[in-house]
Amino acid sequence: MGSRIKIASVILDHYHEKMDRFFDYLVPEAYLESIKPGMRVLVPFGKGNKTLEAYVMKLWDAQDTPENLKFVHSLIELKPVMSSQHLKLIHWMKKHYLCRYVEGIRCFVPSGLVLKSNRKVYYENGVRMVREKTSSKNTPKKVLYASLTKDVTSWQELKVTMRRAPAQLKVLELLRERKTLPLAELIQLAETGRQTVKSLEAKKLVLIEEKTVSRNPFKDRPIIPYPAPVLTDDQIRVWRGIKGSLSQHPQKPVLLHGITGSGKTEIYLHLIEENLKQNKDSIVMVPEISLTPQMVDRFRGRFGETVAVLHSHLSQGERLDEWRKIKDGKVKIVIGPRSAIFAPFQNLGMIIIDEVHESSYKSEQSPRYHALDVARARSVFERANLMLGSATPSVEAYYKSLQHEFHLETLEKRIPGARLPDIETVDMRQELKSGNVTLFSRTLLQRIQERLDRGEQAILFLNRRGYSTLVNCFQCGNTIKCDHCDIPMKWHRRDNRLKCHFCGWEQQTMTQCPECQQELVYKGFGTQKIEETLKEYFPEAGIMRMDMDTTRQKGSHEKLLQQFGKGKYDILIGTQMITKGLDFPNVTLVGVLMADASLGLPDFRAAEKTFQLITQVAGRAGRGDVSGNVILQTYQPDHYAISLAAQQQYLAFYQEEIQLRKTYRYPPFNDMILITFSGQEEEKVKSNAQVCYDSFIYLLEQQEPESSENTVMPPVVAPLARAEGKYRYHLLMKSGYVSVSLLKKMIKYVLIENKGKFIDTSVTTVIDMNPYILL
DNA sequence: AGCACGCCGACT
DNA sequence: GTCGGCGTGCTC
Repeated sequence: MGSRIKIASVILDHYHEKMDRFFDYLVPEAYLESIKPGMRVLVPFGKGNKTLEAYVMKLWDAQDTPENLKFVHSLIELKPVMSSQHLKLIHWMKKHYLCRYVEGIRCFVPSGLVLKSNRKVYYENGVRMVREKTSSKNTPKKVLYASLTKDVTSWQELKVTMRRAPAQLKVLELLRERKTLPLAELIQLAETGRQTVKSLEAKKLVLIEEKTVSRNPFKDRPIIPYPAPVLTDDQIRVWRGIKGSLSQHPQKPVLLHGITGSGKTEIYLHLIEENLKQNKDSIVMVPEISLTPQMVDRFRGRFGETVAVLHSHLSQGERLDEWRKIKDGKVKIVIGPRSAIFAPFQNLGMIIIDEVHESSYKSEQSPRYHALDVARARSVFERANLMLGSATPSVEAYYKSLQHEFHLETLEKRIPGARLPDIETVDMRQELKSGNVTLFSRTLLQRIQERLDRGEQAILFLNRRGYSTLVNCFQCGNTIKCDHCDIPMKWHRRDNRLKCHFCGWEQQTMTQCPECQQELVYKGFGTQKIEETLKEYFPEAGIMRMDMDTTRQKGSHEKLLQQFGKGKYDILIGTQMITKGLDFPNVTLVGVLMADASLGLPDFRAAEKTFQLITQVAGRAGRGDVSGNVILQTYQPDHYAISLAAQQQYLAFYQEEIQLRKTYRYPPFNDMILITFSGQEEEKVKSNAQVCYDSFIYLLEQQEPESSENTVMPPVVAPLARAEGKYRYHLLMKSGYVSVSLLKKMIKYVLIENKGKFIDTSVTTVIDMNPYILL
């Protein structure tokens, strides 16, 4: 053994919560120079020395030979998959979200890279044998390409010598014209077989070589150059403000508050251009990439092939290809959803989060991170700039900018040619009083008719899906619920079945109430019902419906939007998904059918979400030369979220809302942690939640006797009491009286370090730091 | 999570 | 005696 004793502390790729700690291995002499932190290695583990994949987290020198250490088996590849800064972020995530190391690592390492362990067990002379074969399933896609060799010089000569081989000549002509072609395509174009090209290869006239190609998901989408327009005065003012802020130290994140249509994207493009000039990489995050194709086109139009687009519909292989392109420095800009924050750039200079208030930036799977928090940490570790944009900043973000934690810039004007729409509120209670029981106010119908007459388009927005929502018994008030999830079943008219939208359980429709045998009433309304009613009102109008049901197929979303954009339809009816990024100049009317629907949600962000939603939808009207109308139908016209959204008074709304947040101790003033307990046996789940609660109270009593009641809420049945056959209980904690770090310390002690002691192993616990969904 | 060890009860 | 049930504890 050599004189240097190097130890690698690794995290094993699979395994249990209890395995989520460093395991130390000796580094073999052969790897002393080549092993680096962030590398993937194979290590022997356990009694059977099973070969496992592991990540090198730390390398250190030991003073004397430690006992009982095994050797690292081998390196998986020559380069680390994570930089030391990426490892820092993983440590931060574990600390901040109380997640496991592997969960953080898996954010950075695409699952396609993880080796598939092929374990074959067989018997030889009655002895159990295990053969292990590790192989990566996802090698880059390779395609054969053909091109002319240097031997091809004189075409006149060739035409003579090849006169008895017309097929080969045709191949050569094609290659002369196109330089290089994929072999398959060449064969097809030349209308010949593989042999023709093979003979040419034998004659050394054609070169066939393997090329790795990217399974580019945007290959069929052309890049249309998008030159930089002249900035407006408003944009220039903001641009100068941002640049001034970015040149300061220490660096503050910038919040750009700009109403829809004020030209935020152009500011992003300018920032990235500056960043590119310094040869640095950029991450651009958008809420849902499939809803913002126009934005992607603009980035690709400006920066061409240096842009990688991470799409939520990418296959594992495609995702891996994009990851490799980023890692190998082949692209400098990444556009993607929240997971794009883990793009493996080494030289990150800029992170942009567009529409930063959107809830899609919050992950609902472990680790339940928020891309903004991760971006802030990453921007510090990697000294990158952070830029946030929103038309309706979250009150959290706006509060931070007023506290000078963020630098605030505001774009106040829409770019020329786009005016703010007139927003009209319709009190649906008045409609009811005057005998109109439909979903359409007389004002709205009249406005729709106007558009039809003028050949303009309208968008109607409803935050529901399916024909009918609930199935109610008129007599006893019973609602048909899912046997597994305890949430109401929804009637789907198309196949006349009841479906649970949470777990997918289906059952036949019934005519009688199972409780009282009376006849059931199928009522409620969704986009489908609206479509039908609308057809009755406007039989000649072209109506398009966009919701989960009509856009299930891959790519159908864009297809439908394109058709609407081309003017094939007069009215677009849709759910949530139509609120974002659409830019149709001919749309001059937007109707919000139940503006207050989202106010009823059991969520402290309900008002904020409603305000944001109305603002977003309203932004869809009047983006062309004609000014638009927005009709807000509501039963609560006086609610501050509705009335201030109608007046587009962001600041006034913020001031109302921030007061409530302070009074009720919600973010940004206090942090919340939600723990969900779930399991097969309800009693066990319930008692475990109670034990956890009692432990927290006991621990708090020791620390801060006054705080306990104001910090931990007693466990409650989760609003979604049963999901997928499991019972669920909630335990909510709020910081304020005690620090978040104390709360985390308690959770770590009760739920993680002593798992199995306080909490039964049959009960799963999920920790959600500052949750978005309280269901 | 796996896997081994170990401590009990019911069988050839 | 010994085979096998599963509870407990360790894995660098």
